[in-house]
Amino acid sequence: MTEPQFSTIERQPTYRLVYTAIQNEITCGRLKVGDRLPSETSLAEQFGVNRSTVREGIRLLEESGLVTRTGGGRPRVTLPHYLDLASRASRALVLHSVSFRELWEAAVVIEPAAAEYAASRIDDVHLDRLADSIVRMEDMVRAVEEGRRVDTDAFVSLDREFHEIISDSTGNRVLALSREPVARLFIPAGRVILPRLKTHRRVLDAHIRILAALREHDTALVRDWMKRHMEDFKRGYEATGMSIDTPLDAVAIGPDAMGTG
Amino acid sequence: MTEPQFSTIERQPTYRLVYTAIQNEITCGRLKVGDRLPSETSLAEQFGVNRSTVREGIRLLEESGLVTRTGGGRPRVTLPHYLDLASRASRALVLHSVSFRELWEAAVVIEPAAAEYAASRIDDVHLDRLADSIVRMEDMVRAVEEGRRVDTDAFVSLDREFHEIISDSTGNRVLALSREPVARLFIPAGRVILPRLKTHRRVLDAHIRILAALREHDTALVRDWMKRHMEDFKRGYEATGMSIDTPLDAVAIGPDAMGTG
DNA sequence: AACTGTCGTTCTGTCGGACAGTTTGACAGA
DNA sequence: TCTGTCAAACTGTCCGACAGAACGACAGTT
Repeated sequence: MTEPQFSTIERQPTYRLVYTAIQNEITCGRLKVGDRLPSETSLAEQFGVNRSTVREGIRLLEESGLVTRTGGGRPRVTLPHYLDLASRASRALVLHSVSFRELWEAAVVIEPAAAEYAASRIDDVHLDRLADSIVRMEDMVRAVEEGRRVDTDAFVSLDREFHEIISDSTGNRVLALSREPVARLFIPAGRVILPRLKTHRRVLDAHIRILAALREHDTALVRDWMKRHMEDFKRGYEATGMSIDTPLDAVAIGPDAMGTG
Repeated sequence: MTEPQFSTIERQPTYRLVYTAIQNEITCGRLKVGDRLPSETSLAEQFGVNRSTVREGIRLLEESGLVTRTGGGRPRVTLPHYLDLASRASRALVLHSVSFRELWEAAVVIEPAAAEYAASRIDDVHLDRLADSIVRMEDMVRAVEEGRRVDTDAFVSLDREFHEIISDSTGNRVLALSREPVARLFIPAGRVILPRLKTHRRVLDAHIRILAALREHDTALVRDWMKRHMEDFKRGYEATGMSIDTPLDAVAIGPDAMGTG
């Protein structure tokens, strides 16, 4: 029973060593963002390995977001951006069969907080962008109310855009990173709710009130409206008859929220 | 000026097509978690491409966390886990030079919220684990107060463990995912503060109070203490003389918070 | 001066083949 | 039930090769 606990001995394959080596060059700043990676042949010579091995290492870098190939050309060193990370995060969450409840609980915490931070800092540029987003949404709502068919996806994107602008105007990238995967998973939920319940007007009204409060820099009010907005969303989800405890289904969600990069 | 806007035409290289093809098999459930991937030769035949190409595709899968090679053997299908994603997220944040302020602002939102959710759901198992964590921390605090040298890293890990257990007992994986990168970046900050200010006792006291409130399932009280605990942390950081607006430095942070997988 | 076409170089993407070392799985022995 | 043996299958790594694309320089055109 009391067998001595050996830590698993790890033999890293060469391509992985190449990966970490180059990665270190980047995180230590010797390879700067925007630089092009040395040619594969040159790297192969420097490391004393075969070019194929180098390539496999570069694929790891590529997927980790530290390197991007510019349209088939030589790869450049880049900073992994939120979007890439978030798409993978949301994919992971779906694969782990998280429920709408988990998703919503996170959102009802993060989203009002972001809005509150935004209220104290938002500038005119962002306010204008929000106003613009609302104008476009108004058009769509009117269309819906006149019985015309509107593109649900477009409406959802508009909703997402509004929240994104708010998140952006917090100037807080850590919070933005936390928020992003949640926001992505809300998309498919919105796609289900809107066409069934025609909640377009409610969404628009909430946005209008939030913007008004943001203009006043009234942190408490902004927070409050955003929270209501989120609670509304949950009520909508429940009203469709779906249980909030069933896992979000990968099939229903589709590829765009999962994003492959 | 009004040139027609063409969307950039994307030609995916073959290895990337292989990647998405296999990825789809996984997300659609045709390749289940725990399954071994077909052999590279077999995949090469099925796709009608060379084995090298398949390998590069597999490297992408590997780094995306959908596939893990079990100690040099045949790779298995796995679910990407929070840890892997979080390490990449925190690395990205550091590379983007986020400030302690951004980090803290996110933490002061997420951490108390997690604690609040935990308060209403935590079970005896988690309560015991928290108690155990506190006992061990008590030992270390006593050691510090007796002037003995203690391992700062060990103390920080213990702190982290406490918060991790709380996060775990929320049963909310979305929130856990949002929390994780933030928690990771707090590690280096803690490593700086503790040895300079000897705040060990304060940390311990906060944990004790939080646990007591959790035992009572007093959501408001838990939330409150956790918030104070976070504010304390910020005060500590400021007391070291460091500006909360200077970017967290990759060098000072070291590799363990960045994690390479 | 700014745009367009040409051309040679360099490098990536893909392919084929090859081989050592390991892991796997089955089978026999204690 | 545990241990030792063995062949097959497969991964990790290497070598060599070639088409097509991007790059950069340079000349030609308006």
